[in-house]
Amino acid sequence: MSDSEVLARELSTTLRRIVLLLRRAVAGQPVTPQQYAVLGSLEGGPRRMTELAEEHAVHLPTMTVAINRMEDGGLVTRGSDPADARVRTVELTEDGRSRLASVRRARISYLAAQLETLTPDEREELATVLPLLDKLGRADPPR
Amino acid sequence: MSDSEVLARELSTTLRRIVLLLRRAVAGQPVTPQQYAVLGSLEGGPRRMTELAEEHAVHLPTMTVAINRMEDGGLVTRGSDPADARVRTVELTEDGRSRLASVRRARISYLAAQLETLTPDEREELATVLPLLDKLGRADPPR
DNA sequence: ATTGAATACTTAGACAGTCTAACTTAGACT
DNA sequence: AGTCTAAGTTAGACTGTCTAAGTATTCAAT
Repeated sequence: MSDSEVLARELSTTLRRIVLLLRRAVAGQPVTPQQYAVLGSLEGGPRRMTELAEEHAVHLPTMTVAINRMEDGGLVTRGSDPADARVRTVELTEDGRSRLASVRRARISYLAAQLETLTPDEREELATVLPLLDKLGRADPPR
Repeated sequence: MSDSEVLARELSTTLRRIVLLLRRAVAGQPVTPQQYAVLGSLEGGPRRMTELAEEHAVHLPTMTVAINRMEDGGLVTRGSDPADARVRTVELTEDGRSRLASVRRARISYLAAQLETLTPDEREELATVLPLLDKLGRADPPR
């Protein structure tokens, strides 16, 4: 068994725990976890439906209904691409942006409280390794 | 701003990316992500409904219907606590155990492929810091 | 020993998230 | 023009989630 596999096994366990932790962090917030995730994708500017669906690993119709609901709720607006009449773009509204900010604040403060259970040294060590996790998440999906 | 908050901010971003990565890892598998998560909680033996609900940060009725469906699907069975007739326990069936194993294999092999994009040194570094993330996830929820 | 409150769980009803299948419209390519 | 492909949407089915309400059991305090 390769060292990647051994590590993957441990990583899988750890990530499971982290996912449960995050669920707690956003439980009871005024947007669902899925909405929070999509809003985050829109922070940098308008995105196409297809891009959003791929990024979140859902099929296009799923994203369509998700965006429909957020549009109804005033969190996003749809636009068009002047260069290609088939594509729809999605953009944050002011409401969407502030909603995103407030949920993010809650999430960050939850994580910060959680981080207080580590020692300063441990936090330091964690900080140095975050870019690695980032790289891992950013890598092109294999296969 | 405390160092925990600064770190929490970066951690939040990184974890967002990791969550999207994991969504890809289990997309198209024969159990839903939620079912996979619950099956994982049962690996060590029977658990009570209330425990499961708390661990997954959902309300009890949510867990009830989730378990109902998995029971219908033959993945788990319900039992009783001889010491307290109110509590129901939930246990993996053989089918449930093998289903869990197969999804886990898929997830781990996806992560392993992803880890191949790092250098051996980076993997080593990641390995040393995993226990920290584990501790973070295991800490008692603040507040 | 009885009763009243709390605990563990389930059911029901509403709505969000997800999928597949089918449709519409627009661009691309002879 | 005519066909193929790409981008989105709609519809229908099922899962995931919540709140509200109900049942059964245990516990506590007279």
